[in-house]
Amino acid sequence: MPERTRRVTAADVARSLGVSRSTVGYVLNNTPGQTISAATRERVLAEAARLGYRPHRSAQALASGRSMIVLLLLPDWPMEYSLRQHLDTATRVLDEAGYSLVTHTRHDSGHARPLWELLTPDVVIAWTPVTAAERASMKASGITKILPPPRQGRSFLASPALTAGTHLQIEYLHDRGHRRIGFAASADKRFSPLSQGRMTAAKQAAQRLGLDLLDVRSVDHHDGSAARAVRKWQQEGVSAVAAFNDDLAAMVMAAALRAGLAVPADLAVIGHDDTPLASMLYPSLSSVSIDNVGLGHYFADLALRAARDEPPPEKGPDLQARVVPRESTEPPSPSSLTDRAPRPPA
Amino acid sequence: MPERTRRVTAADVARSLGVSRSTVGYVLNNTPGQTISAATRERVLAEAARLGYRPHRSAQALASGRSMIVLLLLPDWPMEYSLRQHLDTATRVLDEAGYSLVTHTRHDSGHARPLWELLTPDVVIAWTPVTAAERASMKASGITKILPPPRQGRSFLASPALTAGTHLQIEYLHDRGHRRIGFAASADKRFSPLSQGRMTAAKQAAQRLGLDLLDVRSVDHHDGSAARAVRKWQQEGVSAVAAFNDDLAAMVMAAALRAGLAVPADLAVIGHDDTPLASMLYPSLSSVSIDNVGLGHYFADLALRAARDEPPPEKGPDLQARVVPRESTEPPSPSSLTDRAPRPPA
DNA sequence: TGGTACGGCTTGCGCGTGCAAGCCGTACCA
DNA sequence: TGGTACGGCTTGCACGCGCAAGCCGTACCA
Repeated sequence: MPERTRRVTAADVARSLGVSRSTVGYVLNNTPGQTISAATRERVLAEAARLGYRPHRSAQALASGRSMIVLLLLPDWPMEYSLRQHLDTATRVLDEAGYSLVTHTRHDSGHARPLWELLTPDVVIAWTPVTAAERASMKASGITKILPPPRQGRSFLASPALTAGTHLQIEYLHDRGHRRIGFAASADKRFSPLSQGRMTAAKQAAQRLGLDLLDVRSVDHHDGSAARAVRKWQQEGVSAVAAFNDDLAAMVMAAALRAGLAVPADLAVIGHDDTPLASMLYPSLSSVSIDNVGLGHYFADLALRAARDEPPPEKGPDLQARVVPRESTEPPSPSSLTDRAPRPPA
Repeated sequence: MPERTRRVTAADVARSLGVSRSTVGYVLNNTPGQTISAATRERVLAEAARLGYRPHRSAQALASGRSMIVLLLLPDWPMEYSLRQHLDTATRVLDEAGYSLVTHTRHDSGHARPLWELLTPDVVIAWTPVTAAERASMKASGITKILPPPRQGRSFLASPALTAGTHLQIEYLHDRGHRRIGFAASADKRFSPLSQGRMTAAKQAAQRLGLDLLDVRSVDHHDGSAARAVRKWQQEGVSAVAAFNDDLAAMVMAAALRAGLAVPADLAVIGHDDTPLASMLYPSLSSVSIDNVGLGHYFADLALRAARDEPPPEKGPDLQARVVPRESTEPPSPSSLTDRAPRPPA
């Protein structure tokens, strides 16, 4: 193996300039309380740039005790679209504050070496609840800032911001004249915390509007659950279905079409998250667009406050959600081709 | 701020046992060439476990010069499903070898501090081509193992393994009697390397089978490109369309249905990647399932060889791909309801 | 002119670990 | 009985950096 080119260290910069290594450090870190002449500062910065100096993060982390890493533990679910949207924002915000966001998807098999041991992040944010064992492991690795805190709210999934959209779904369907509304929950266990939360929100919304009891059915794409759910809904006079997310909405819609129902004439369907999928379907899928940018800012803020030992924000994020109406809930307009949609046999 | 509980170090274990710190290190690392008595070994292991000792990775990385981290740079595209499938495998394989796989999605805005500076990974694997500037930045951070190598193949996206499925698409459609076949390429710039590769593969496959020239059209879901493409295909007598991926296939199918065509009777459609979406649609979408486990093993192998300074494997991965036929290409069977699909107005 | 304040730097320690080198006692051999 | 080999450990340095403490010269004031 060829002698790999040693990386440039602060000592190299110092030596090349004839100053001490500390001076270099003070300049590059802009250390408060240290006075460095403008001339020296200039020379150090120029020489560091010229040599291509990059601080060694492991050494920094070791010496300072802070890694400037925020570790985000993601659930093992395919909520990719919405997640990525707000992760982009959160990454950017944290980056501007000098922190790096590293995401990690936990898979059931379980890491031999959990990533938090490896990275020694300053803050861990967990989307899904952290088990006691995991929490202990983090503590042993010196991680004290773990969000959400143990007691106060089991997970972010219970956050009102993530269920606000569900209220909108129900209200929207109600506004459009639907009185018997079904809800398609997820049969996927990985979704259950969030799915449960949204289902509860849907029930509350229905109650508030004086609607008939929501007919909740679990839908999965492995078995015929969507077909069964549609049949049930049809029997019970349900005219519109709100789904946990766009994927489930797509399954419901496909099952309805396959059963010979017209969408939205016989069954209106609305999804959640406004993923790209929604506009790819025929009929195109109405959905609820959530404020991913706001959510990203919220998470970044949460992490930064924790990192700086500041108290967490009093209240959850104040997010805007809105209904994006499309063909799956709108009645056919003259210019639309919805009237050519499949019809049940007489 | 309360005095945060100091983490347990190897020195703590050594002190508690009355042995030297090196002994602890030798035992825990199983250092070859060092002989430690079974009794001492036992005591060290027991005490380390009792105290909950976790090695400080930053210190290890600093001292050893190896971080045991493999950084995977992902493209900024929504190829989530297939990616996640093989990332799970790659993560597991690397983990068993003692390496941790950290994934990072590059976004255009560009990190202020690139993650490779932060993590000092031993190996960087880039799905998308690495720019010269990025390569320089990595070198400056002491990263010498960057995959793929600069010259030899611009990126993995050109790998035959990633285009094999496209050949299957065309062959399958040919087998089903289609002679004029269209190809739906991605208009999304982020996809272009892969999309180009698959398009080329489709052309080759068509040529090999003696088919009429493939009619390639770019499809996007922001404009009416799918509708236009379908109209063109219809005019040119195209009876089947192979798509770059399942998303594009869904858009094509939706546009066809919206135009009053029957799928597959008037236009057959086949996607690529066999994402969950395929089975959510109506008609359900035929697709090509690729060997994500094999791909994961391949990438893990690639990374491990690089980490160990071994030569890269001679040839690319040998992956199995297969067509998953569904309603969008299969003629309606008696038991199916496809005959109720929308028809063009006389 | 002597003392003080302070700007501008240097010296030096510590972070927790890997690893080379050395040290000591015992067993073995000549 | 003296020398050697070696198992089983310890000592000590290095990794690159942050940061506390100290040092030196100049400017300022009494």
